[in-house]
Amino acid sequence: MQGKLVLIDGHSILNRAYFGVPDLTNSQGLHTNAVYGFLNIMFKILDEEQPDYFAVAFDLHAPTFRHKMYDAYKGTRKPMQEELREQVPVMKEMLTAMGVPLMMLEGYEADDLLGTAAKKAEADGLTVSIISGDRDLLQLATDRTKIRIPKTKKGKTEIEDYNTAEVVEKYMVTPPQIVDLKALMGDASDNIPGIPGVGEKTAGKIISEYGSIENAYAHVEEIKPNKAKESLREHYDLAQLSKKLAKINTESPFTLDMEQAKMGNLFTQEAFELCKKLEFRNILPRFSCDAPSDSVSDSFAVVTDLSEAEEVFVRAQKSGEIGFSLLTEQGELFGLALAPDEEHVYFIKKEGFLTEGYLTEKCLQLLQEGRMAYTIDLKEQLAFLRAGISDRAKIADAAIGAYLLNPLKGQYPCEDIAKDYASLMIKGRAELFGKAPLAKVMEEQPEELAQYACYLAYTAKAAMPVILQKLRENQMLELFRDMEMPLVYTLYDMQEVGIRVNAQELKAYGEELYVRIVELEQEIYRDAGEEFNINSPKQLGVILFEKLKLPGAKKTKSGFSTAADVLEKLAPDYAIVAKILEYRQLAKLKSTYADGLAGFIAADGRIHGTFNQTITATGRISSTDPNLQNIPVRTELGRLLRKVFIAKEGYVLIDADYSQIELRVLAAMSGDETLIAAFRDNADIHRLTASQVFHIPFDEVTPLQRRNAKAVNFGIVYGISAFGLSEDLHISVKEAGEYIDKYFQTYPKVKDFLDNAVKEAKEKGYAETLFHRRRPVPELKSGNFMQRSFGERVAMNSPIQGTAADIIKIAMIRVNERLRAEQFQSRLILQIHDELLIEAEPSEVEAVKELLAQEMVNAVHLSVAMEIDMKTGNSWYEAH
DNA sequence: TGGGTCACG
DNA sequence: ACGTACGTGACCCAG
Repeated sequence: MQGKLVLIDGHSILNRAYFGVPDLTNSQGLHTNAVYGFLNIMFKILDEEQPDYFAVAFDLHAPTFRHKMYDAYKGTRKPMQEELREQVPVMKEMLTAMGVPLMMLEGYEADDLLGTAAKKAEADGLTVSIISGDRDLLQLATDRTKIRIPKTKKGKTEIEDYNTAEVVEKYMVTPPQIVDLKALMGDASDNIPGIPGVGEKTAGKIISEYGSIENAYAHVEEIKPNKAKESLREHYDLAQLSKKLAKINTESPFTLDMEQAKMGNLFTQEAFELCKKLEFRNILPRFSCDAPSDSVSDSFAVVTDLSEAEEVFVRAQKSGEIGFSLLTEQGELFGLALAPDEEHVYFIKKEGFLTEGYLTEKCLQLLQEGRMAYTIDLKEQLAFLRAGISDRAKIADAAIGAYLLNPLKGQYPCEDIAKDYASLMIKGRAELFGKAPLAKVMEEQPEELAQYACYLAYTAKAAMPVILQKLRENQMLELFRDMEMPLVYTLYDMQEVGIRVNAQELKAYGEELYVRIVELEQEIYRDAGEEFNINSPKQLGVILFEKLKLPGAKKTKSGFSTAADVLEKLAPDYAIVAKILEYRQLAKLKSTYADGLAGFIAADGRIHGTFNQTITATGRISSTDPNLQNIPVRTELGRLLRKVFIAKEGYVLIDADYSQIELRVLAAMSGDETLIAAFRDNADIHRLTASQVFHIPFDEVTPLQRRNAKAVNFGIVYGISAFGLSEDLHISVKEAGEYIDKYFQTYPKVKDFLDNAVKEAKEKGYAETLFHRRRPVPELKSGNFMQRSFGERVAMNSPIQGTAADIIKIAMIRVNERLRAEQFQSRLILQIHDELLIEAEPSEVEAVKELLAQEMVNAVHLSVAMEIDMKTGNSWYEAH
């Protein structure tokens, strides 16, 4: 027989992949990183070796599969991590689906099977490669059996190859002598005890000189150093036992069926399905047998003349459900992609008679005629459509739907939606065009761009029915239709209106900061005795804790912690630390806010940020470019910045915020009578909590007690832990635990509610809001205590934070719609989680306040009423 | 690009 | 024994 056999040590490579690849989970919460890493290593090897035969060995039982570094340090055995364990059967399923034989035999370890198969194959005339992370296998190396050990260096996988020569070169012993070597030095991860006091160096010296343990023992008097001599004498039996353990049995009764091991097509339909289920997007393109993209794109056509375009629109008009996408960037329209049905997809290029006006008018016509219309990223297209859309209910955004089905992904590009909901593998924009702006792509790759646009429309058309069905199954259709889709328009409107900023004042603010920053810089350098980069936590840590030897050093991964809570403890005693804290505060205000915001002021003197609807895990909105949801307020200096956020000429700002929305939601969702009554009576909730938890008359609560109670209330909402509370309040964990116990005694139904939230999330796999918004919590399945605890806190927090987010979404949609429908000049301009900011025409102020109160308070009717606070002013500073 | 830090709710 | 509060985004540094 001729040819090449490749064997993989399954558990070893899976283990290596597990620790080498960052944690991945699919949308069902199944951990997939080890399988993913294994496949990548496997493909790399197979590409390189092009073997004729291929098989993977597994131990039949792997109860103590473990992380070697950890064990070496701890000196204990630990059960295999749950996240890894659950991937073993998946890996086997994948290999089986690929037609790869699994080498397993009761009573033998994978090592033995590998050794046996390699020896036999070599005797039959094959060359052999064994892939493993385990250096024990080096004993199997020969001139025709190569041991290949993958190593991760700087994120890249490099493979070390060992035939006889390489083993001799690196270890100064022959492969069979590796057994003796291991027996002497021991191996914690394989439970080989070895000889105490003999390490790698000494063992190497002994074996290269005497050839074997037996011979070394025969010449034991000559062995140096003395320590090793004594130890070998004393532990000779241990050495023999170790040798037995280290020796791989190449005579096991295992035989590898070479017919089964013959390399075939790995990329079977079953393997494809499994990869899809595991969401291995990067691996899927290897399945060339399944290339629906080619057949789909056959139905794509580019349209550049008027009569053809008219025909397309006629065809679209006959369809009851179309996919569409206006290809646009930075206010410029490039064309319209239309998918009247899945067999006909067109990209109508903006060109000649096909003007922007024509395309948008035709598109609107289709949207107005009552058919369902599906797209991806509607908000991006609204610049051309907003004014003309009359029946919003017929338009659905697939990206928003995909977000609701799995809000953990963070991004919902067309290619992901195509893969997840239309079983279609396509290339994404980044892959096709990188970061090039569309205008440039249009010049250089017009055909590819047209095809990409067609995919947008096609994917929307093909995926949306699937998405809607899943939403229906999850009882999320109302959430989608009545909350998230209308919100698209609200957010677009807010972005469009923007907020006015006084550029001169902002500049002046920045300059004042600069003066003080320079002063502080000089003083800090003087105190430190040298100049350094204060902005570098690394350099700062060295100055403070090494040069100046300040106490209280805490370590982070990469050096000393210089976080504010550490520095604050030192500030009273060390002037330099106080100055650094002030410097930090000012530097932050200057770089992020004074300078940062200035760059976003548009020609109209306003900032038009972006509100993102598909980012957060809980259902909140996020704000970017710039982030207008984290404008300073907590310190006076920072708060002053809000003076530059002003209403347009002659207008005022109205700020309305929900009072204690999350605690009210908690009260309502838990049904706790005490808490509900407290809100009904409009009590000071933190003071009340303090009086009940600490058993003090309401009027005698001290400010400190109130502050502590407030922290407990926050903690409850965050998913309480005694440790977290103790950190926050600077008290002992024990004390914090007592506070929590007392809190739960006071509000027993809150405890029931939180316990139940965790229980339900564990059963269902997700946490849920009052409006059926879901957040998957895969961490609850983790075998890792820390991760699981995190999952529990998430399960407690998400329904509360998420329900509050739902409520304000309802309110802001209604406020925006009423302002516009009732012909107000006033406009909604910002949302900051529990707060709405309105730019109001002065004569409308009273009516708008009334409107705000109505819509915010009546957004939901729970057993606890929602209350709001409102204020009016010329700037955000005054209004809040 | 990831970590540290810090701004907000 | 483990080592944390929940949710975000921007800036800076270092490799």
